[in-house]
Amino acid sequence: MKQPDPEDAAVAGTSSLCPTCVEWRCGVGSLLTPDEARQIAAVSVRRQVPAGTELMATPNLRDSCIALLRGVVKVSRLLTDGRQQIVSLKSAPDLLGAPFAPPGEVSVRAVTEADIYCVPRHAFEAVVRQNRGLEHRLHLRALEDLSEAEALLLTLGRKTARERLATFLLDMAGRFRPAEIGKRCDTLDPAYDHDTLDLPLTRAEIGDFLGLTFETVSRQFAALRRDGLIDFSDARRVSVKDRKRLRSAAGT
Amino acid sequence: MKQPDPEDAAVAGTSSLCPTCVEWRCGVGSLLTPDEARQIAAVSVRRQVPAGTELMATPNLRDSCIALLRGVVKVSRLLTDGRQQIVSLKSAPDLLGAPFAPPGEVSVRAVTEADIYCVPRHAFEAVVRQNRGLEHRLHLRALEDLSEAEALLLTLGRKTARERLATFLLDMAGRFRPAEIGKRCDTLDPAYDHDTLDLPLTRAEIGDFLGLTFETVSRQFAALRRDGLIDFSDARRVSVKDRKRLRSAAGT
DNA sequence: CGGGTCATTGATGCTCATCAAGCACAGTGG
DNA sequence: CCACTGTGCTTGATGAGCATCAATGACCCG
Repeated sequence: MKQPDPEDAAVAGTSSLCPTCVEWRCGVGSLLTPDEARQIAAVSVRRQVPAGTELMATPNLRDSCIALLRGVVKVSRLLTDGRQQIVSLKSAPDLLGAPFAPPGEVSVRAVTEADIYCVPRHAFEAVVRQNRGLEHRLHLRALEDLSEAEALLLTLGRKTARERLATFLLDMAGRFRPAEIGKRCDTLDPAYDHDTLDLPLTRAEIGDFLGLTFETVSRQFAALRRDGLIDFSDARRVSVKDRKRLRSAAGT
Repeated sequence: MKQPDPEDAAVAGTSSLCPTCVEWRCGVGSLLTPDEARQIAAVSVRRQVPAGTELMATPNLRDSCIALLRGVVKVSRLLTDGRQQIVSLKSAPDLLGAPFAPPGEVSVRAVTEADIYCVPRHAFEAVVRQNRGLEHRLHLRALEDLSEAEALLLTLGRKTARERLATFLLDMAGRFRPAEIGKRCDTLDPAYDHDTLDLPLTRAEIGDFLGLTFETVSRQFAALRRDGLIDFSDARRVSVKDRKRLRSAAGT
C-alpha cells in the first residue's frame, strides 16, 4: 500500500520532531497499540501541509482517514452562501474521519502547519479487521466525539456570547498551553503555566466555532479582560486570571 | 438477569401492539439479528411509561441502556438555571445510551407514552462480546448519531429562526407521518400522505431542540404558513405545501 | 365550572449582527 | 529602505432579529 510519493520527501523536513515520541505520535494517543501503529504506518503516506490546506480536497483524500501527528485541524460544515460552522477541533495526536464512516459533507482544513498520515480507508478497515479490540477502541472514541458534540450543542443553542467565550476558553485551557502547539513531548513537564494558553484560531475561526461573528468574539474577550477574568499578553496568548469566576461565567 | 418486576404487569396492557412486528421491534431496527434481539430481551425488563417520564431518574436506570419499542423520547443537556437543549430525538425502534459509554450528564425523557426495554449495561456488554459483528453495527450507529449531531450544530450555530424551522420540518417529515406515532407496522403502506406529519413535540420542546423560544417557534410557523410553504390542520398536524421552497427556506 | 396545559399574538427592549473606520504587523517588490 | 498590500484585531454606530413580558383563547380533565 505504501506508494513511493514525492510528498515523502517532506519527511526529512520534519526531523525537528522529538524522536522519542515518534512512535507514540504514530499511535494517535492511546488509540493504537505500537503494533497497530506500525501496520497503519505501513499503508500510509506521510505529508507535511501548510496552514490553510483543505485536506478533503481530492477524491483520493476524501477516501482516506487522516492521523494528525502535529498541528491543529478544524472540521466544518458549510451552507451554500458561505456561512460555516466548525463542528470539531482536532489537535495532535488524533484521528480524522473514522473508518467505516461515510465520507460526509464536511470540510477539513489545517489551522496550523501540520504533519499527517493519510491512511486509505479500505486499508485502515483491513487493519481494523485484523486487530481484535481496535474497533472497540474506535467505537469508544466515536462515543467521546458524540459527547463533545452534544456539549457544543448546548453551548450553541442556549448560551449567551459571554458564556460561549468563557466555555471556549475553559475548553482550550489544557489543550493549548504555550509552546505546546505542535509539540507534545513536554506534556509531563510540570513547569508549564496551566493558566496560560496560545489560541491556535483567529477571532473569525473562534466565531465559526461558537456561532458568533469575529467582532462579537473580540468584544467579549475585551469584556472578560475588563472584568479581570482573563488577560492577554498578545491577541493570541491568554491567561486565565480567575478560573472560578470564568467557570461561573461559562454557566457551568 | 430477568428479575420479576411489578412493572412487568404493564406488559399485558401493551397488547395493542401489532403482534407480527414484536420481534422486529425488539430488534431495534436493523441493529440486531433476531437471535441477538432474543438475548437482549432475556436480560431486559419491559416497561410502559407515560409521557413526561424521566428515564434516567434512578441509579438503576442510569446504568441501563433503553431499547425504544414505541413512542418518542428526547435527550437533553441542562444548564443549572433551567435552560435546556435537546441534543437528540429518538423514535421507535431505536436505542438510547450506548453500551460502553459513560452514562453522561443528560436527561432522557419520554415525549409520548412509550414502551421500552431496560437493558442493564453490563448485561448488554456481555451480549455484545458474545456476538461478533454487533459491536461493529453499534459503532456505525454511533457514527450516524455523530453526523446528525453535526448537522444540528450547523443549524444552531448558523441558521436563522426561519431556516431552523424549515430544517426541522424537513427532518421530521418522513419520521412522523400521521398515525405513525407509536405505530410502525404500517411503514410500507403506500396510502400515506408523505407531505403531512404529526409533530410529537410541543412548541416549547421544538424551541428546546432548535435553540429558540416557544413564541418564536409559533411566529415562524405562522410566517411559513402565511407564505404558503406549509399548512396546519391543527397545531400539531402540518402539511408541506411546497417542498421545494421549504428546502430553499432551510438554507440547503 | 375552575384550573391546567398549549398555542397564538402583540408590545417592547436587549443582544448580537452588520457596516465602517482605524491600527498593527508581515510580506512584497520597487 | 520604504511605499504598498493583505490579514488580523479592535472599537464605534446603527439596526435587525429574537427574547421577554403580557394578554387572550382553545381545549381537556377532575
